[in-house]
Amino acid sequence: VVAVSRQNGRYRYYYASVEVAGLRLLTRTERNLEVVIGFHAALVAIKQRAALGLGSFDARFREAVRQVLAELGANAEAMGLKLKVVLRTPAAPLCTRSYRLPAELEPGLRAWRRLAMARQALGVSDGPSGAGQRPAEEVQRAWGWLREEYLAVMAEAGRRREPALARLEEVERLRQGREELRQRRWEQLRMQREERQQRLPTLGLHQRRCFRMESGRTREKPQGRKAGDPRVLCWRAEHAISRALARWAKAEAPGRREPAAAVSQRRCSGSADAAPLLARRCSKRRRRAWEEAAFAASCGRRGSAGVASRPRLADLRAE
DNA sequence: TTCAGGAATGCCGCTTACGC
DNA sequence: GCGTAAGCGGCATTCCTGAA
Repeated sequence: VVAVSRQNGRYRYYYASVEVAGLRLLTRTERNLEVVIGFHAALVAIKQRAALGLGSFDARFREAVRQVLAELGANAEAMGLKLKVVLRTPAAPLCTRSYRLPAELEPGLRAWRRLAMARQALGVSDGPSGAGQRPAEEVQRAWGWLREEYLAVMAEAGRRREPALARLEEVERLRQGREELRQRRWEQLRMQREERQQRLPTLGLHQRRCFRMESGRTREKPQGRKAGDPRVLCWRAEHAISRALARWAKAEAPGRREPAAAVSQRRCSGSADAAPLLARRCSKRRRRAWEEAAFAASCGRRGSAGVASRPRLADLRAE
């Protein structure tokens, strides 16, 4: 449900919107929030039904609209229900005009089918490892098809050709820029891989570790000590703490994405504290590392019992 | 009040590096 | 050799805003 404010909140409207498989469903705007929440419930029901079941998507969508409106006793015209096709291209989205329901449901779905097929031909890029593997002529041909379909759909919908053409050209410029960037990144990665492959096989174990240290990803381990040696234990604990802190700092950095594990943890319990997450979800090996980290962290404050409890991450950080 | 479309956000899959 | 974390790009979805 989207709130639209105008003139510093003097006017406030609401409307509901959901998107499913490249179709955006919208309702009319309305000042009464309760009414729009009702609209939204209907849209969500349509979306859920259209996503499930057998048969083609457009058939399921058509049926979902009919069923949900009938069950809720709602009227598409009264809701101001409309759909528009939002075409996700590898550069930027392309939108069609809105098609009013129920009168323009079929033209809307026809436009969606045509554009979806052309979009499929354009394909999905495969990331760095797959970049550059698709011939440029093939991509150009697919883009040409998508371009023609978009212009045809907009013309059929009664839109002028010039604005559509201008938007297509803008998207094409963005696409070319991104493609060049992707090619450059892929080339850099390829060169890095080649360099590693040339260096590593000729090195001994010690030299390989030194090579990793050069890249700043490992810390020096006390040499010539057995696994149970207190210095080795301290090194491992210190290492575990610094890794945990590095992850924590990254997670807290502005603009950084929340780690997947923290997301699942939040979903499970609503808490963002990493300690119970690790206690419950991590492997035995990782749990052991945590026990060691806890041991190290509690070195300076072990009481008479001499047993370290698993520390909270905030405590570890303070330590 | 509506339309059109750009920006922001989060999820997913893949690859790579590292530690055990 | 295996498990794990992180980086990265693509995509779907939602949010937001300027213009008409």
